[in-house]
Amino acid sequence: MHPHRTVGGQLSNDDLGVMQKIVSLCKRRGFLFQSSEIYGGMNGCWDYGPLGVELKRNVKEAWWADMVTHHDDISTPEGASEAFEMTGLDCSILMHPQVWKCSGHHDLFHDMMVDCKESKRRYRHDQVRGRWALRGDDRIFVTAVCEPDEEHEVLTARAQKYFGLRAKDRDQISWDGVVVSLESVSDFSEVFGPDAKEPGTLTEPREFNLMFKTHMGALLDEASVAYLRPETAQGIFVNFKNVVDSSRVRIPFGIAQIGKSFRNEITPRNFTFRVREFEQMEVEFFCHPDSSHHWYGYWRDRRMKWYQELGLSGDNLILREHDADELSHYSTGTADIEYAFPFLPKGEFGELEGIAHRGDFDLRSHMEGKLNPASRPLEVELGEDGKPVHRGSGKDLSYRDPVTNEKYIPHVIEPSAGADRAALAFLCEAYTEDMAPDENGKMQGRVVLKFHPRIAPIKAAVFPLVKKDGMPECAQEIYRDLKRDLPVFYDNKGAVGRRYRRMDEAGTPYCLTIDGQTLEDGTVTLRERDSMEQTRLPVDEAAQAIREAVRS
RNA sequence: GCGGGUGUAGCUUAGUGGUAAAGCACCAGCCUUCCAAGCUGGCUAUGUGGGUUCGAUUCCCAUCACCCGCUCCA
Repeated sequence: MHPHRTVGGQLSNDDLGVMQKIVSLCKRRGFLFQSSEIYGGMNGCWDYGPLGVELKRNVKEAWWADMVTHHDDISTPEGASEAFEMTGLDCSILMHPQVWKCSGHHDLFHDMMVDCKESKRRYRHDQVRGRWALRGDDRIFVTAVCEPDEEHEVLTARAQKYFGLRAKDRDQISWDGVVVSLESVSDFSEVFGPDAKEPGTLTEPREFNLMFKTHMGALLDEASVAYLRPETAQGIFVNFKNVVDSSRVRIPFGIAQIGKSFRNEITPRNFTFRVREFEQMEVEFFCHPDSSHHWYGYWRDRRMKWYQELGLSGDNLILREHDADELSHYSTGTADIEYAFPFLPKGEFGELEGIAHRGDFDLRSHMEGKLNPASRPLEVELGEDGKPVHRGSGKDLSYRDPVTNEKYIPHVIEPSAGADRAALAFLCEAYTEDMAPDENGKMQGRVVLKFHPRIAPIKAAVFPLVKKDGMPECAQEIYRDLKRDLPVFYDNKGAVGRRYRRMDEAGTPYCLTIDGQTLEDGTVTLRERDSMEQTRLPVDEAAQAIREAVRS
């Protein structure tokens, strides 16, 4: 999950300004607040206000409806080779610690890091490699972080630099032992850092724990350590057998889950884009290995279309296939759906969703023990004692096809979306400044959030044109009726034009205005947010038009 | 984690070692028959904690948060 630099670029003042305006609007209108603000805030945490919670709920509900509840499992969807089932799950955030060992998160997220006090660089402790170099009585552990094939050359150059030798005098350097990890060195004063000018600039290794650690039970000891999940996906994998055994689903099928996840990001940044507590919307789609490539393409295209249909239809949204060198060894394809957030420099995109072909890595890891992702074919990662580094569950997570009787471990396609990032992208895309006439016909600036009606926090507002002659009573009646199945808002304060503008800023797609004529013939004016056009029609038709727009 | 910047009302800004200013927004009322700015009145602020000082929003230190650049981002 990282902004992808396609064209290096600077953030223009314009973009900065737009983002600041969006952040400001979010606070002013109640979309997003800094977490714990009255106590000075909490780094990387944000709260959704009254409008924000509706927006995010709508994003999640649209996703759940489109992926699960509205999914047609009888006919073959467009672009798919056959019909398939979709089902849901809601796992606990706290899971058995072994889950994270076998998933790979434990090893990947527990890095010992060393910092260079001089170059201000930070290195993975185990990735800094070096060799003891000698010249006369002078002995130093020279280090480098580089590709293995250039290791000797780089280390020699570093040793030469340390000893202050010319290139032709390189043969004065002698080596003590082979190239080893920095982990084998205890006295860092004898270490010449990869980018340092003098020895002894590296700090003692410090643990970077990207998973949130907690304790199960009141007793705080090592045996009680548990982790807040860093992703929702593993809950699906460890429940694969439960779902198959309990729901009569047949492969191919998908399991969807929406839920909070936690990562101790080193640098939370960019509003709600990179945060420590976030919400994911993930599908694990299980299929036969022979058709996995087809399903990967299907999900990649389908997920792209989902964002487009909800309003991210322009050039700000891209689908980016990972290059071969970006792929995990076991993956035959990964694509990111990325959005050109205004806080990113021109030409850069931030990830909204990753669609990954994960092969059988996850299910096999939970069966056999953590697989070595670099092995091919995949093999269980073994420690120096020849035993698995992390033992699996030992449970059989393979699938027996009830028709062909074939038994196999399914392959998995994983479309993994960020709910907060999607909400933020919709917010950024919706933010528009245009001009609108005031009561004298003079053009004035207008701020409008052009949300798709489906995700707009408020679907419609109901206004009495003026606060007299029975209009409020009539409007309230209409309001109460609409409120039974639509999130609507009633307002009778001030000039009607001002009320329209307030609703524009909240992204409300429709306003119904009740005037004198309503009392006579039951018609209202329906005012559309983006065009500001007004149509007079019977109240039932107006309500129906709103419902249809919200359903579309 | 490093470096730079910022922090005054809900928002946008002003200003000062000695009573903190304004616009917008908001609230109450009046006026208003379709696109913000008519009238009257009202509410609300120096991120937090120390220090210097008779007195600190201003100067200093620390801390927190946000922004920018590194770093990190399975």
